[in-house]
Amino acid sequence: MQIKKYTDYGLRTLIYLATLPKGRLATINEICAAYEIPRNHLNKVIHQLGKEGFIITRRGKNGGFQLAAEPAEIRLDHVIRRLEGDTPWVNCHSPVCVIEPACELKHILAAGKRVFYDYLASYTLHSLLHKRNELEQIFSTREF
Amino acid sequence: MQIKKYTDYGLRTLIYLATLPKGRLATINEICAAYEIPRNHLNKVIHQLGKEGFIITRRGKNGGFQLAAEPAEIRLDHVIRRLEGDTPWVNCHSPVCVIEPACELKHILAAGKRVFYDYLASYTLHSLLHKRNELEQIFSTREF
DNA sequence: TAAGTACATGCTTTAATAATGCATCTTAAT
DNA sequence: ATTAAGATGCATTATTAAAGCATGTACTTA
Ligand code: SF4
Ligand code: SF4
Repeated sequence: MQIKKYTDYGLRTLIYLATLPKGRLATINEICAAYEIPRNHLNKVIHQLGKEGFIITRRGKNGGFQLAAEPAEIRLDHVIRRLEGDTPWVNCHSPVCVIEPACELKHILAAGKRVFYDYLASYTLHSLLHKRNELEQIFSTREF
Repeated sequence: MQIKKYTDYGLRTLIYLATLPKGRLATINEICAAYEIPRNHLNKVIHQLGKEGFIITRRGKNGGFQLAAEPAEIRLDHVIRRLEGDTPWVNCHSPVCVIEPACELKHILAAGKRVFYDYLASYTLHSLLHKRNELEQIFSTREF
């Protein structure tokens, strides 16, 4: 019961982008240097962030990516649902559970999952920037 | 992002026990036959359920286990927290995350986790017995 | 228009963890 | 004693996430 690094890397990317001046593009190399995370994995995350419309990517020389919307418009539940994958939190098939037709548990867990995401829906990328100055300072000591 | 089979097996065990007449002991073999799940894994689950005080186990011939309390007294959040392990839903260490001191995200996720378990706290084992008759029928067609 | 740089895409390999298997011990009833 | 039950610890397998690698495609700029 833990979100994937994949998902966290995506959130870290959004946080990084949010600290940049508007219009400024970041690159994959820049992000994985800042966070000391592997380029190959981040590569896939960035790609999905683009597909899902959270960032705008640009190929080629001087390419990179930036936020596709204001931080306050990017909801955490949306981001996490997409990156994490929105499957049930209990697997009642494969293999099939014999009490499935009579089981209330799966409905309760599904409702719990909804409650979790509903809570996250009250936060946006903007909510993650309270310590923006500290974040910028951390990043500034890592770039060159 | 999914609960372990281990946890689900524990919940299934409690459901099974709740359908039995009070005082009647069940055995590991009985449960794994009913659900068609491996004995070795269930073994560990049962053991923990006993350690945590959800069931009372008895060794030796004619041994087995039964619920340690009324179904309405056994809260789902307690059971799942214990069986699932109550660690944070995001791992900010190992490897260490460079923005950890300035990061709000982990607090939000921790709060989301609390919201999830708070929701589960409104349900008990009793809540899982609405279709008790169906459950008993399913089990009765599997024992011998 | 050639060279270079950045994301896109697909496949492979490794690492981490859950799930399962197995052997043996301990306890209790008969 | 024998038998049947859970307790305990270690080994193995299966699943999934994470990371690596190779190459393709788009775009910029000299
Ligand atoms: S017990 Fe309920 S929740 Fe668990 S696998 Fe069976 S049907 Fe799904
Ligand atoms: S970004 Fe925040 S939540 Fe994610 S690993 Fe770093 S400190 Fe933890």
